[in-house]
Amino acid sequence: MDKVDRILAQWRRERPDLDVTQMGVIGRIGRLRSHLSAAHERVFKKYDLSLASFDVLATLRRSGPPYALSPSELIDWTMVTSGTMTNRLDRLEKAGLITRQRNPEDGRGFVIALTDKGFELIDAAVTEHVANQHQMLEALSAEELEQLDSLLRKWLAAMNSAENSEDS
Amino acid sequence: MDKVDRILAQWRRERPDLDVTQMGVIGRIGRLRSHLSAAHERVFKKYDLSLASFDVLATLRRSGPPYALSPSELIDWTMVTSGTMTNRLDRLEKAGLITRQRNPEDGRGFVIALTDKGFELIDAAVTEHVANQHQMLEALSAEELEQLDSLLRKWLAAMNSAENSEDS
DNA sequence: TGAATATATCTTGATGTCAAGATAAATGGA
DNA sequence: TCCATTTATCTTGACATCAAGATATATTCA
Repeated sequence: MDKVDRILAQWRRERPDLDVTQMGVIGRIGRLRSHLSAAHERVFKKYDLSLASFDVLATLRRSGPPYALSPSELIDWTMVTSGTMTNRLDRLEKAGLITRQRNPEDGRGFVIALTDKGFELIDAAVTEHVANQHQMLEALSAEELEQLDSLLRKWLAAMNSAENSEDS
Repeated sequence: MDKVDRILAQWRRERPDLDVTQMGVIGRIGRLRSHLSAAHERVFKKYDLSLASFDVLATLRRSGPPYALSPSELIDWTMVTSGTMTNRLDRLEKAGLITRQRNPEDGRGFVIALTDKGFELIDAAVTEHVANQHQMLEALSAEELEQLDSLLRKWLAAMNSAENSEDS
């Protein structure tokens, strides 16, 4: 009987006309996300990073040499708006972790690249980040992990296609 | 091969020394949460509510008669900081959805109560909210839903106890 | 009783986010 | 060629959130 269960019990008492079966799963996803973010941020802080800045640096790092992408490509990967990305890049540029140069092939665009300092920082941070993620999932066996991944993958695929069919 | 898989593939190419097995599950949790929040907000907007205000009103509503709690109790249920709760209550009070009166039994505290308008609004909103949640999980069978719930519950319990043992 | 401590809530300042609109450059057709 | 449209990015303004500190009241215990 965790907090989510108590919430469901309250709804069943107050609104017996509602079927709150799915609320449990959805509520647990949200609470898990909070815990995961908090745990992630504890590591990020050691490197003077936020989730926002880690997200950008990691995207550049894993894109491979020359560790450079356009703001638009970064927006696609990170799923934030252009205004948010501008703000993130401003901070990272000020911190000396990225450079922002006009794209010589497209006057509208920019090229965002990791500096040496940015590369070293994100490489160290991601190493600890991955170790941290291992710890977070210690409670589940390899089998359970795979089961969970497959269920989440199926659900996510369905949500993605619902989202897309909505646009039309 | 969804976006999360592509991220893992990039890391495996760039940092073959890291084992990113758990990153998939964690990444999918995050992406799912984004989708779920967006879908929730579409319903909330119809009632001129945000996730923040829905959260508070729903907590009051399901607490049962007299639909009144202290700010501290609301903080416990919603897991936000006191500053955030003050801000939420300010808006809800201005909108006429709650009242905020001094607690006659404890001069430091307040009693936050649903107004009639607040009660009617949250009752209508939660009905549609629950129907919306059913739709979001249509892709999974009852069996899969139960499996997923049980895995999430186990993981969440582990994260909760990790959190608590950290305090010491 | 009084002082020290704890509790409840609010205030302040910094971040981070989005939606909508502005600006500038590129592109596609007439 | 040149105008209309599209694309890439930045700007602005409104919120929401947190951490840290302020304030007022309660409680504890010497």
